[in-house]
Amino acid sequence: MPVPTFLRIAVPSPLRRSFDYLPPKGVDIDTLQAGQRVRIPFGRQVQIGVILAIRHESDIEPKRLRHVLGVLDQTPVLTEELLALLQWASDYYHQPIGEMLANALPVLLRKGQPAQARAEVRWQLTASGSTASATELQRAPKQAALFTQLRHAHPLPLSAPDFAAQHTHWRPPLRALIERGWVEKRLLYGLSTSNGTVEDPLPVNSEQQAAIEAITARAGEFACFLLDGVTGSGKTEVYLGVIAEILRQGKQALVLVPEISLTPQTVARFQRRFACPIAILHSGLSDRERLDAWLAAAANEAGIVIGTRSALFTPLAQPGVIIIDEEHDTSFKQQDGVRYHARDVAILRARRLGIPIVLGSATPALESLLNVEQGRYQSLKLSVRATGAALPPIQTIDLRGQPLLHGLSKTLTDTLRAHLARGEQALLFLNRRGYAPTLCCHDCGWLADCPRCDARLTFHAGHQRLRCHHCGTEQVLMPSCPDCGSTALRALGQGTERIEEALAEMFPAVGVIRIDRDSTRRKGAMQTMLDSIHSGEKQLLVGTQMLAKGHHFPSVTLVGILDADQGLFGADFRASERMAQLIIQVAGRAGRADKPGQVLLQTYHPEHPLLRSLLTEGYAAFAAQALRERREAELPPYTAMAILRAEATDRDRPLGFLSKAYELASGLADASVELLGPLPAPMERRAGRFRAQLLLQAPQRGPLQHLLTAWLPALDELAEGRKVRWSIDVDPADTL
DNA sequence: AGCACGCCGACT
DNA sequence: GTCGGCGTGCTC
Repeated sequence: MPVPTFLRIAVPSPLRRSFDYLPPKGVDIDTLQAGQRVRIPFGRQVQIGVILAIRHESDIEPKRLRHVLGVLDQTPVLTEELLALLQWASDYYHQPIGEMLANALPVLLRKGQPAQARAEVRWQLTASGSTASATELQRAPKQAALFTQLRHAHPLPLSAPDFAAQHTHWRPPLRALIERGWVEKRLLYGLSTSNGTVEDPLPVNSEQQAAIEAITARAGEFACFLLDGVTGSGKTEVYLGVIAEILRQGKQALVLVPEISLTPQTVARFQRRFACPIAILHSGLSDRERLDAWLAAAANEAGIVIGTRSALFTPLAQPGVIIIDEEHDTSFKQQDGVRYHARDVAILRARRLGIPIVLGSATPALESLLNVEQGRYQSLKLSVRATGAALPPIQTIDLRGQPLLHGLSKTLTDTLRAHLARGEQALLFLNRRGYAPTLCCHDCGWLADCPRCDARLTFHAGHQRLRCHHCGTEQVLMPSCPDCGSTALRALGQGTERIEEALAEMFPAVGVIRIDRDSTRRKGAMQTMLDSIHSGEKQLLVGTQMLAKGHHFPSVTLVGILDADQGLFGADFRASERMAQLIIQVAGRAGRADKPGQVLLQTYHPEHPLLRSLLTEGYAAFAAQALRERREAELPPYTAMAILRAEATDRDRPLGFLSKAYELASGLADASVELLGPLPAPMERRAGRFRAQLLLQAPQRGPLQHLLTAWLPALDELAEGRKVRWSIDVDPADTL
């Protein structure tokens, strides 16, 4: 009598459970393994699921069980290691296992494509082609046009669609260019390789050396390091030193970076230093490239994997080290769909793999600092800037009672003028894009409200439009007030566009560049603007937080922070932490050894204690004080937190659902779990939906997790939950 | 989430 | 008389 076999399968659906199936007919049961993809009948459709486990019992009555239709993989696409990690993340964050797995798989695997690399054909200029001149092709205009296109892209290779977008019948002239020896075919497997020249490491100082040694000394075992290095102290050089040693041992490095810092420059720096193939997982990749890179990492063909949040779940054949750059960055927390924190899951992955993990930041998250204090992470400090330049002091400008011109105080304008007169560059930071955050009727007081959100529309002068930054609604600027007909419409407040305009007027000779999401939307626009700063062509730089991250401007000697106050009084308990991080990051953009920078910060609250400790004693002192406040207020990282959010087009439904949820929870909860709410969200209406939330807090994770485990299945049964969109967020990044 | 079934209004 | 509105229920 053979033992019956059942397959526990994760199905990509929002259902918070897995499903049991019978093995496929005519397939040897011994070939089945957890982590393989299968085609399954699910309801009335066919889905692609993943085998979680092979079992010999099932809770489901036999006649309801259906057969798996087919097995897609000979070897599992998800290793035991990743499967267990994803299962853990699904349990901890209380996200459906099917969605968790689907989120971790490359799109093509999710769609059922075979897990096989397929080279993409591209073409690039050869060495002789890159020095050739188009004038030789005067009698072959089509070849000349292709050649020009390739030269603009050089050294990046172009694909068939790239040519097809600009030319018809491009294959014959391309073949002619290949015969000429100017162009060659390249097969890309989602990997980028160095062009052969490998640079020597930069000289490192004693702190950097000590950090590299401390980390590599623990190679092959779990250890978590917080690399706490001031801006410009050369954290990347430490990463590179560690990776070099890991590669020498024949192992792989996984590097996670915030989306915004995955620039061609970052990538180029890795490529220049290592001869090994590097898998780069960024948002611009095609599904094919992403799959090929993923497979390359799994097959140990890539020594280094660099990517954003989602790269965390890349399979690694020989894992050696994980590095999280800018570990405080909030983009590591996935906010929509499956919610998880890539940094925190990465730490667990390193622990399970038994390898070291490095968290790097100039402004560590308070969570990480507390972990250092409690001995869970080892702190490695880099206190000296590699360039030798001192970190510029930050001076405050008290705005109280001061006249402002376009949001600029006289002190700031005068200092700016002096720096510009000396031929130096300056950077002004304002975390608000558009021309003005509000449009107001001067006669009747009407304000341009978003029709779908509890928010004002932002006026964008460049497009003569009003845009909502919360839902994307757009309107053309009206000629007169919709309420009273007056034409006296005024832009209230300052945005980057308006500052740019004002500066161009005040300093007509110097050239102003604005960097924000609007001005850099066009591909390549960012690079062009950065070039004009680096070349010295433009002297003045205005922008949002895009400026604060990654880029360094050595010739900038003055940084102006126009409005430090939005962060100090934000509705979220992490607002001040974010603001402090932003201030330090912006301030660190400026200066070099021979030209020390100066930082001016405008505020109406120069006496604010957190701001004072940040400015007079630095980030560490700020963090220590902020942590004391968090402990007193019983907030994370001293407590565990989760938020149940709900939204609906109907105003009362979210609150109605949450009230029922509250009742259920108070019946289940341990006395240590505190329930706060339900309350309308700080911006109750967004994109036409009313939002509310219920906050859960506990001094320990255990009781909170325990409650969530019992509570969520009960919420699934709640009739009130069917008419609202609800989600659970464990360790929320913000309470908004 | 999909995708069905199911029971009440404006149309060829 | 039907086509189709989206409320309700189910997926091993």
